[in-house]
Amino acid sequence: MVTGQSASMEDYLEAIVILAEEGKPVKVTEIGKALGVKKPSVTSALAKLSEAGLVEHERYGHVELTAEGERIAQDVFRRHEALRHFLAEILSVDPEIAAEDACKMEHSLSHASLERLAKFVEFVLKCPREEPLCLEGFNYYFEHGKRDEQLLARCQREDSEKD
Amino acid sequence: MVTGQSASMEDYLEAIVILAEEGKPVKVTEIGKALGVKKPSVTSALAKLSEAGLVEHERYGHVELTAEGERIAQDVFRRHEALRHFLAEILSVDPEIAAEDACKMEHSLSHASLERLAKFVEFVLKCPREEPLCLEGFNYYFEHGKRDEQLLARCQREDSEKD
DNA sequence: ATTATTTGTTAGGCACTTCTAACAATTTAA
DNA sequence: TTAAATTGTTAGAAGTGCCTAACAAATAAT
Repeated sequence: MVTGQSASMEDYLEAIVILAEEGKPVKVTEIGKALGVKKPSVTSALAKLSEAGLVEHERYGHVELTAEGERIAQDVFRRHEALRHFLAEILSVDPEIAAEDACKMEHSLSHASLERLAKFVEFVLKCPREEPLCLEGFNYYFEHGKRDEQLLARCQREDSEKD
Repeated sequence: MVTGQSASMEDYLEAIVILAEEGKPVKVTEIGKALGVKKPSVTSALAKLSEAGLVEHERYGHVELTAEGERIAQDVFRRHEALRHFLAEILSVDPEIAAEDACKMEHSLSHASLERLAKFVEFVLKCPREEPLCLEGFNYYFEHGKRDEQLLARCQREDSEKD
């Protein structure tokens, strides 16, 4: 994994940071619920993360990320969001499926790819048109299996105007 | 995993289909080399895949995909290629890194996302310009952190021309 | 054809992550 | 404040997938 942690441990860190940000109590039961695992799994994961210096956790006590744990958690979350946005907003994948896919793929995205992807999403969505040109064309292409002739014509007209 | 097989088993199936397509002998040692695992790992994986009806493999003998195994292997390979092309050709991620990332993410891409992604790559790369407009703009954006003003002006001019 | 090399298998072990069952601590309510 | 409910932990087992070491089969070379 990119962060030096296993996919599983990255998931725990991410769940913790999300709960914290949502203002929900960061407790064993909540973490388990968030990840769909039972309590003993959480306890043992916390022991491991604690061992690795990524969370503070004393028996029956509070769960808190260390600075390093926070760093990794945010990193994972950033991957997750970049992928989710790309899938949901650019590819128009169903939001739930996009979130699920992102959740699994987030562990394997290298730093280099993440940077590029994040910028790409930003770029496409910040397009000054109401519906970005690229996406407009893509959606037509996906629906009809071919390009929008009118849009193509516009492109070509523009190209021929070039200097 | 999307195919009902674990990520690891998907990797074995993919390696087998790639070796076969490259005309290389599909042998335990080769599979191991392709995946960076030792021979006993391959033997036990083959036993499992054989059990699942995805490969034909008799002791000391040939390795061959069944129809179902082939189907899954091709499916995995398609995910791999879609991701790799997207990363390498659209995001301009270094080809080696793109291949590595694709190799890990390929196991988590849902059917819906794959279809969309494949079409997207096709769409962007089939753009009629030498360098597709979107990518041209994106590369500028990545380099300079802002949009290419000239290109933007062209877009806006075009928009105001609209009907 | 017999030996040497390569290739494949078996056996056994380890790390990881999850689970269930049983128990302990804490918190809430009567 | 004591009983009940909730929350967390420990112990122990199971599945997966990898490894090394030792051995067996197949192939190549003398």
